[in-house]
Amino acid sequence: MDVFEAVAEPNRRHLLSLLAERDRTAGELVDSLPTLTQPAVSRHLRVLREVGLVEVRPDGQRRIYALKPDGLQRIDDWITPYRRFWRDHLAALEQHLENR
Amino acid sequence: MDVFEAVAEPNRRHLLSLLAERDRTAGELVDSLPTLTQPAVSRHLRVLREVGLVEVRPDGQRRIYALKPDGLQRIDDWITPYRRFWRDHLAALEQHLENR
DNA sequence: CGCTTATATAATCCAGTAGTTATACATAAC
DNA sequence: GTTATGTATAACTACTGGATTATATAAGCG
Repeated sequence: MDVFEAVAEPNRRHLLSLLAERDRTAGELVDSLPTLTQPAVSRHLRVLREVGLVEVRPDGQRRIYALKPDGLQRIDDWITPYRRFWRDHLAALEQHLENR
Repeated sequence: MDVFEAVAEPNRRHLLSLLAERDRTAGELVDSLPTLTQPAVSRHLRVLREVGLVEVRPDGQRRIYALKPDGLQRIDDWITPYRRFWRDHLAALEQHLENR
């Protein structure tokens, strides 16, 4: 699984947003997704780990998950050339509105 | 299917990159993905259409596909808050290197 | 009008993913 | 040491997505 597939899953995006606020233990994350069972969340975390979006450090019997800084950069790099398209489009639209 | 799932598929990202260069007919796109059959490409194009990443205009019996300017903006909007993370990380790294 | 070309849809198959329950494994606590 | 807690893995199931072949639809062309 690559980083694109990883973030395609809504629950995983939710996990990322929680970790963007602050580091959390696996248990806290499980509690934050009440529609899923503990093993389900654990597997999602494993996926996020494997594609480099999060990292774990042990704290006794807990596992503390943290967002990995540059994990999403691959997606950002990919999107960069396309950004030009909607920027140009927006510029053209403004131009159009100005000239009315 | 949402835009995240749409771009999670490598062949669809390939199609988008081709359309970023210039508009193309369905047939040209089919020829550009020799590992896939014509119906397979057609379905990918349908997906890209349905999530608003491309648009089609008929030209006689041909269909001309074009990148839709703002289709990827939803992904860009999503990634924006995270961008802060690797920017901060990079800044901290530079700081560290300076102070050596 | 047939016949070909361009594209989309239908039917079907297979593989992979996300979910579940059950269980293993470690650390903590008594 | 036994029990409880926190987390991960195993085994299994169900669904979905991407592929294929066959077919439909529609526009060019002789």
